[in-house]
Amino acid sequence: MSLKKLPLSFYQRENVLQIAKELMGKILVTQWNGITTSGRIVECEAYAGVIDKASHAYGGRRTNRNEIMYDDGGYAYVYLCYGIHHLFNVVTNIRDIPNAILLRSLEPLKGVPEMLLRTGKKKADYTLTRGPGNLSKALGIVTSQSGMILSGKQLFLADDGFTYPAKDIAASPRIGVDYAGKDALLPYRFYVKGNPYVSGKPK
DNA sequence: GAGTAGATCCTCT
DNA sequence: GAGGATCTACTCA
Repeated sequence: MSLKKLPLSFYQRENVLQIAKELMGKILVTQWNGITTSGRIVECEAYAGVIDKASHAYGGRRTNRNEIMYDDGGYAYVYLCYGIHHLFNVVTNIRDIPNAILLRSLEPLKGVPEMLLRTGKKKADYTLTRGPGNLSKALGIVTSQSGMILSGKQLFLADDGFTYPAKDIAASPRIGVDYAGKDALLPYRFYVKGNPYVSGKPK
């Protein structure tokens, strides 16, 4: 199967929910120091910028940390949460519209032994790339990679022609954003039904 | 098996 | 100086 990098025009569209849905089944690839790791996206969450309380850019908040969200779509936004976990986001939409998509879970494809090394796990189980913290760790993503363009050699999203049937894609409220009030209830999380790598409780 | 607390540090107020 | 887009382990049942 052949991998095709997603064009920047894929990210630079208005409807972040639509993009999030289309990301399902796509492949995230990192290549650091000649080592390739990749995985298929099976879970992600959309953050709808200034109108979304759960977003870092809610109400037009603009700081050094989230500056990249205000740039063109197609950049990586990585930040540290709880002092421990690196969270990987894809910036979408056009300049000055700070939308982003948090990748929550992958199904590992390439470089599993490398992921085991990075995460300190002995064997590949479902926790390897389940949840945003683990995902970033397994792929070697850290905050210094925030702001990287997603069409480069080291970090990009790709399409190998595989798609999940629409009936296998489900939407639900997002996870871990209870502080966001009623915005926490928005069905902005998308995942592949029945996939063991999806985080949270199975329904 | 379910529920809860602790880890741990950067960023913004 | 407080709190967070999380994960894990440990308690208790």
